[in-house]
Amino acid sequence: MSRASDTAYKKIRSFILDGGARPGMQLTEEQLAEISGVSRTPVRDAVRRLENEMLLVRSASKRLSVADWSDDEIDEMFTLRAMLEAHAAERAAQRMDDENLIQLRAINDALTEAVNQPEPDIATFLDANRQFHNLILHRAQSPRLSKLLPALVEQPVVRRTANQYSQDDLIQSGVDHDELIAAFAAKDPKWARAVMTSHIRRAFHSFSSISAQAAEN
Amino acid sequence: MSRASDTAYKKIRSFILDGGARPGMQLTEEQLAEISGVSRTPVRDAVRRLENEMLLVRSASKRLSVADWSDDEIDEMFTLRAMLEAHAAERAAQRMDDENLIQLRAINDALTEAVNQPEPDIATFLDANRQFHNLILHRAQSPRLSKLLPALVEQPVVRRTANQYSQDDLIQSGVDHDELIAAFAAKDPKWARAVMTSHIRRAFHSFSSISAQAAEN
DNA sequence: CAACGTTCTATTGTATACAATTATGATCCG
DNA sequence: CGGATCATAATTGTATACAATAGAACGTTG
Repeated sequence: MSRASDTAYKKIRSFILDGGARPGMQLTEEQLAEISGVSRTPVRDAVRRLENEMLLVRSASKRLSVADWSDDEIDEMFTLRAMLEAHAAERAAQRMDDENLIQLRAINDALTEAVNQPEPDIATFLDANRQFHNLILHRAQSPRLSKLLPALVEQPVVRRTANQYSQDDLIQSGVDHDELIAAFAAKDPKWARAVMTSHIRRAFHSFSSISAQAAEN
Repeated sequence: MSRASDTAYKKIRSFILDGGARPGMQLTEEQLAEISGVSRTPVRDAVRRLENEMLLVRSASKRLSVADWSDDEIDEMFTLRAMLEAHAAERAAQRMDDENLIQLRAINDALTEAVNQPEPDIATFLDANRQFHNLILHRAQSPRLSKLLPALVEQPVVRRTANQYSQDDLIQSGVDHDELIAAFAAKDPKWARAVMTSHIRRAFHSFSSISAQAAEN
């Protein structure tokens, strides 16, 4: 992507994800242009992309706002994500080579180390987690999956609750990943699919209980 | 959507789908602007949308071309579409009311009538078929599904081969739809899912054999 | 004072000019 | 003749000015 529209995309994205904007909040293109330091033209470009990822939504009157999803919709999102990531894992298991396995192990070692500390390193966890899933998606070698999945991951909710996951949850993620690697090494697509499904659905339920807790306060 | 960018979208889309452009053909924004009779700005907007539907693709050097997918990729597309449409049918089965059932029957009656003629009316078939699937998608009530699925249906290939489907294939579509309606009426999500899966996969194999035939010539 | 209509303002949409980038083709040298 | 290098042309990217549209504020009138 081009320079200005790319920086706009990144700045707006992190503005949303890092809590600069509350869900439901209205935004104007001009505000976003000011935030990203470019003109409205590339901003509109970036906004289109973010609309596709469903981080931004357009009201009936073309006004922009930060996405704000109901519990049911988030439930549905996790279900779809589990379907698609499981499918990606299944395909990846048939296409994974030794080099990829080494990379996956390295990434997950970093992840495991980051969370097995008195004070877990969330940023490193998130980054390693993203790398791990991206590598699998890449090995799935499906342009369409690569297009569809990003619209489901990293909704605002994900980032916003990440530092509320318990250390046990984070450690379990690393364990899930280890089993995924084993399934890939065994070249067993069905195993990979099952582990991935379980992995995402576990994340969903961790997320739900955190949300429920937050709702009580 | 706005006027100019909307007309650009429609014109470019039908330009591609109705055979004005061959798969793989390169296009410039200026050409498209001329075709749609508006300036490049709204064209770029329309192009973004078509990129999301994966009717247009951008090369590494930002140049536009009409999508051209390999057999493997089309296979993968049908697999994903079957997954998502089956999921939509399952959800729809839980949310369908009597009014919707009446509408579905009316749509499918029109479809059936269109194909049960000496010379099947393809245009009417395509339109009724689209309406039928759209209504189900709408009843699934999942914003994300509504966003994801359109990127999978109506790839160039679909439209280009539609008038090559045999009359038996077209008639069978109507029969599949009837069984879907029965599943909806029975409020049986699993049944609906199974029928939809079978429906899409049948379409896939009909498509494959047509393609194979075409490749021989 | 409620409901309606009218102006005014804010916001998004479009066109155009120009900048940056990428492909193309010519030229030179080995 | 093959390949690298540079100039030129084609194409995409960005900024800005203006047009169209939606929203808000205000006043008028029954």
